[in-house]
Amino acid sequence: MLSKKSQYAFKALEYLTAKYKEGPVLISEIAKKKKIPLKFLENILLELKKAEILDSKKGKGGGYFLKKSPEKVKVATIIRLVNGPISMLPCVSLYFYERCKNCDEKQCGLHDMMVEVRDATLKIVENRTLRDLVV
Amino acid sequence: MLSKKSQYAFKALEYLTAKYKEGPVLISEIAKKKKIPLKFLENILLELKKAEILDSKKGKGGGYFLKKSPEKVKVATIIRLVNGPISMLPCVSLYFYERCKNCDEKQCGLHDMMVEVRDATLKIVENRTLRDLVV
DNA sequence: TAGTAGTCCACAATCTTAGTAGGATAGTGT
DNA sequence: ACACTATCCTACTAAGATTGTGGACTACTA
Repeated sequence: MLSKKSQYAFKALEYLTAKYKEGPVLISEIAKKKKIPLKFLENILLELKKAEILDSKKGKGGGYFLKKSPEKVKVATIIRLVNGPISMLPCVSLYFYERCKNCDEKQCGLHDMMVEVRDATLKIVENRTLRDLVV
Repeated sequence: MLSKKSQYAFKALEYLTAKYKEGPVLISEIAKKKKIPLKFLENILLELKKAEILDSKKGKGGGYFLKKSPEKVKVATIIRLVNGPISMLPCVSLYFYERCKNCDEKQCGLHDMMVEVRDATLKIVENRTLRDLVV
């Protein structure tokens, strides 16, 4: 399951996508409209900024905005960034790979199945962008 | 990601599948062969027993064994039992559904995508059984 | 230079995960 | 009946993740 943090991140990004090219949006505005705890949202947006998804402007007239156009930000990227691995097993993850202890990948029945699950999931989340979230 | 507990559960079930119809298997044997902490494994097997996946026999010559044949135990069932929801969002889960707070499911962009992810995943894990884990 | 708004660091409460301890209970063989 | 064996059960703990909060600092704008 996606963490609350991830769900908040998507709600915020959704909001910023809808307001894309309308200039910086206040954290407080996003927090209020999307009902996200203000300080928690601060942390999340800062993280997204450090990952080059968002950019910000300080002072009056400031706020957060998308750094790239919404079509260019994949859902998979956000999940990996905020939530972590998409795969169900470490030994199957493309971005967070870890060798299975006491389990030979070549003869592990779970392994192959989880590769399939991973690919089925990626086929969806790698091909959707923030733009697809706003209908 | 599947928890360690879930991974242990699958390893144990894999072992019991391989030994299906060979009579009860000691917890200690499974723990040793699959390198799972003994007492932790006890809890896991007990849980699987309560869920009617396993059955057990006490005393000398006792141990654990599959209650049903391996072909009849779906991977999805085990994941839900030991790990929890398969879906990425509560509002998309079939077995652990919870309404989304502050988010209308009909107009939530994430919702529809996560329904797709769920279905793609279920298509795999609902159609594989313990038998498929042992190659 | 006053006010606004993001930045950054540290902390805290709560929950989950991963395991451990030890005795109770029930079945087996002699 | 008795000793032995193996599961059953409750409770506990330590560590880590999650979900926040508080407060000072920095940068920008008018």
